[in-house]
Amino acid sequence: MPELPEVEVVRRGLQKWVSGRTLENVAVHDPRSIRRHLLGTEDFMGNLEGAQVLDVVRRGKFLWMPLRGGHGEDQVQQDFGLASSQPAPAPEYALVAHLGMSGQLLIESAAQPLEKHLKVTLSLSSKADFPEELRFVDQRIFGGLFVDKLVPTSDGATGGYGQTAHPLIPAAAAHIARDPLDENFSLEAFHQRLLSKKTAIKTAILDQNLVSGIGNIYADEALWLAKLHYLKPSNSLRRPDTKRLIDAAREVILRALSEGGTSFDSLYVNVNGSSGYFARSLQAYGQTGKPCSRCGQKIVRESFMNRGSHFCPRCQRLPK
DNA sequence: AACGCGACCTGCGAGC
DNA sequence: TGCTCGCAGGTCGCGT
Repeated sequence: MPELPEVEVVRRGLQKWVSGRTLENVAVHDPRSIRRHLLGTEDFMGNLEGAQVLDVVRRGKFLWMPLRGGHGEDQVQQDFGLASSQPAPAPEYALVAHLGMSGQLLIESAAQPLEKHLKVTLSLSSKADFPEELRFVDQRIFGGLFVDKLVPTSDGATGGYGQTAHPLIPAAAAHIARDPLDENFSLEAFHQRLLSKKTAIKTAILDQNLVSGIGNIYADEALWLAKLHYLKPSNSLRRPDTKRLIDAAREVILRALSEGGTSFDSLYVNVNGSSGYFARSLQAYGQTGKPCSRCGQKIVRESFMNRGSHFCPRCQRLPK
């Protein structure tokens, strides 16, 4: 999937195009894309139709749109046992999106031809010069959309990256840690968590419960930049190692963000459909056999956790 | 309790 | 040409 930079690029695009607009019609073309909405297609549509999108928020790789109005609010009031005569509560539910490996959220005119892997179409209230459809396209169907309750975050408001701070988070994303660039990310707490684990450092930085937003690409890139072997035990890192690693993750994420998100091929496009190009700056991921730009040694690929790990065998030594 | 692995999907390129 | 295999950026739930 899109990792943090790609998702953030999508978030910014969506925010511009959908904030304040109302979801008027929902069409689910493939129910597998809303399988995380346990109450089914009818309930999904009923929750969304007539609801207004208030904002677009991200935590790690999860995106959500807090909603107001629509049938979902009735549902939430019932769930909380509120009398219907009480004033409408603050938004307590949201449309949640996860892009999985291949998901895209596209803003398009209804006249545009249907994408091959179009899964959900959301029609938006009309607005001059704004396309009227939000389409969820997903080849591999690891991603999806669902409506979820918003709950208080365990560690304060979520925000950052110019986002408006939100005190609530979808229940399904409540376990996701802050990302390395979140102003409330705690390096010390992360370090202590590493020490309490007995696993490879790469497994740890891919664990969204410890630090969010990092996927296989940026894990390899951050480890390369920090000169750490992916198999180094997480509980063997000393504070300077942890700091170097998180600083490296920040650097690769920021660089990718400034370049509009990484994209290898047409699967990864931003909300307007244009590709990023950070792939050109990769130093380790996918660079098998090419010389390390620091030392000239050939980058090696090894299989780890059923996926590839790319590293420089000279710069990233594994002490025994 | 924590960890590691398979499952969930489609499509593409390499090799035979 | 067409088959199989391995591979692709993620997450979750199950088994140990």
